[in-house]
Amino acid sequence: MLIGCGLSAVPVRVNKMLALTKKTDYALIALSYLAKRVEGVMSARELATASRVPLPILTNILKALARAGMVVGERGSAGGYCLAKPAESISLHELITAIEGPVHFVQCVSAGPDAHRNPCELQSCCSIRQPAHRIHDRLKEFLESVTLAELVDDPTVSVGLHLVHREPVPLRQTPVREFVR
Amino acid sequence: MLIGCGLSAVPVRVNKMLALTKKTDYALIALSYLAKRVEGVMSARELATASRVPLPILTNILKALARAGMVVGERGSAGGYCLAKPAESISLHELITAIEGPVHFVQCVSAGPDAHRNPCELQSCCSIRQPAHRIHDRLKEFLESVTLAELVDDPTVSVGLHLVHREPVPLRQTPVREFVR
DNA sequence: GCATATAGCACTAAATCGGTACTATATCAA
DNA sequence: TTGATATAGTACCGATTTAGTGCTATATGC
Repeated sequence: MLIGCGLSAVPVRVNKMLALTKKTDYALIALSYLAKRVEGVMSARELATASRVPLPILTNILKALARAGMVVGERGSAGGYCLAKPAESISLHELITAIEGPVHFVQCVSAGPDAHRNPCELQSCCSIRQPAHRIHDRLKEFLESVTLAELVDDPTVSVGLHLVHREPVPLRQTPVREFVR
Repeated sequence: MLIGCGLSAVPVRVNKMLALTKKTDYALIALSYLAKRVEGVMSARELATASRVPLPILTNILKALARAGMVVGERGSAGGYCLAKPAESISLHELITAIEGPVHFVQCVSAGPDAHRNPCELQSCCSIRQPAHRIHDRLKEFLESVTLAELVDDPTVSVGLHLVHREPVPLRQTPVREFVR
């Protein structure tokens, strides 16, 4: 979100601050399949047939995930993809950043560690800057608290919609291969 | 998010499940100005000059907010807008729903109270359906927990970026006019 | 009755997204 | 060495969506 910081004379580059689109959706599905795979790699083709995500799109997404360091791709005839780290360490925030771009709630928050040195020009008339920063932090915290492990954690019981509310269930440690490389 | 539910043969209508765009940004700014105005109404023109949001766009946004029941518009030469309810009761979730459309994390969650009667066709192969529902609920909860009051709550002290972390500060009750009508 | 305000459309130009295609490179096996 | 198969990277296009504009109707106050 720009929150009054994008109203200056100079045109702003960032229009979208947070989005969950089909792409992120596909990515989550692919990651969930990789998380369930306890050993070895899974090729994009395998993943596509298993998840029913169109192969060409899936390959693009996997490339992006690899670039972001969330999965590791191995080339060659026996190649494929596997998670680059345990599912507990892969957050929704990381995924959105990789697929959709960096998450902003306020634009002033965005660029690098010295962003506070270069706040928006409209600071004087942007009276909600500070609270917006706090909300941004809360949003980021939330997105970081949602992990892939949580998504793969399948109850397998209680198919009905009674609100079991199994919130405090400790996250199961998914068996993960060694991350050599 | 569709989470595997949009891969059936029939084309899916919903591509975007959550977005924060410039429009929501503008809306938040406008709402914050209205929240600070303790009495009377504020015309779109006034709001535009104060917030420096382009007037034509602002009018569109205010109309949408009025339709959603978040602000009340009064016509006539002395007309204008005011909040339809206390700032504490206006959540980010409500705002996003009004401006961007309904928030989905899973599509199965969406349509009405009997949505559980009509789950996605791919349920059998959509193994992350249940966890996705839980995450959807958490996301909704979070967005509902962020209120306009929080955004207007101006520290006015400590302009620097030291992390005061005034999280547990009780929300100040903004003085609100009577909501006759 | 006139000025001014919101309400509700319908419309356009530009940005974005979903999806495709092509080339380069790495690995394994015959 | 060669061929098959896999990922890596990037450029591209069509369809959708978004930001922004314009017009008409209606309500209010002087």
